[in-house]
Amino acid sequence: MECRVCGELEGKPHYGTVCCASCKAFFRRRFLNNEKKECRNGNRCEISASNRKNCSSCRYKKCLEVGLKTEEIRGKRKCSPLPNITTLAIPTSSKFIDISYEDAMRIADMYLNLEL
DNA sequence: CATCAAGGCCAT
DNA sequence: ATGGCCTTGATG
Ligand SMILES: [Zn+2]
Ligand SMILES: [Zn+2]
Repeated sequence: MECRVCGELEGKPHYGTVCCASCKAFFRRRFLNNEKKECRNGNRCEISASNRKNCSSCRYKKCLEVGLKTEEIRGKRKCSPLPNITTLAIPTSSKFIDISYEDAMRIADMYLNLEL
């Protein structure tokens, strides 16, 4: 699997997507200590394995675009992983299905946007 | 006990 | 600040 952020070959599952060890570390650091840097190219840098350290702003943006999830950052080693499965009760059918955490959040979002 | 993935460590 | 490798806690 290749890193979805920079294209590095040695990508593994991290924070809900596939990325390399360096992008994983970068994403975590950047989120935890809120290190910010401004892009000089109008936030339009293409990220590759060779230029990824040039613009950390665009790199972080790319991380979010390809789906690295900040909610998977625990901050401490002790914290439990998020369950990626949740049970959904289907109204009137008395049935239950298992859906992913992602889908659960989507559904919750749709629900909150309903006009009742 | 084996595997997965997050955090910690530390040389660069 | 970066990134490779190690340790750890959860899980089946
Ligand atoms: Zn990467
Ligand atoms: Zn940039």
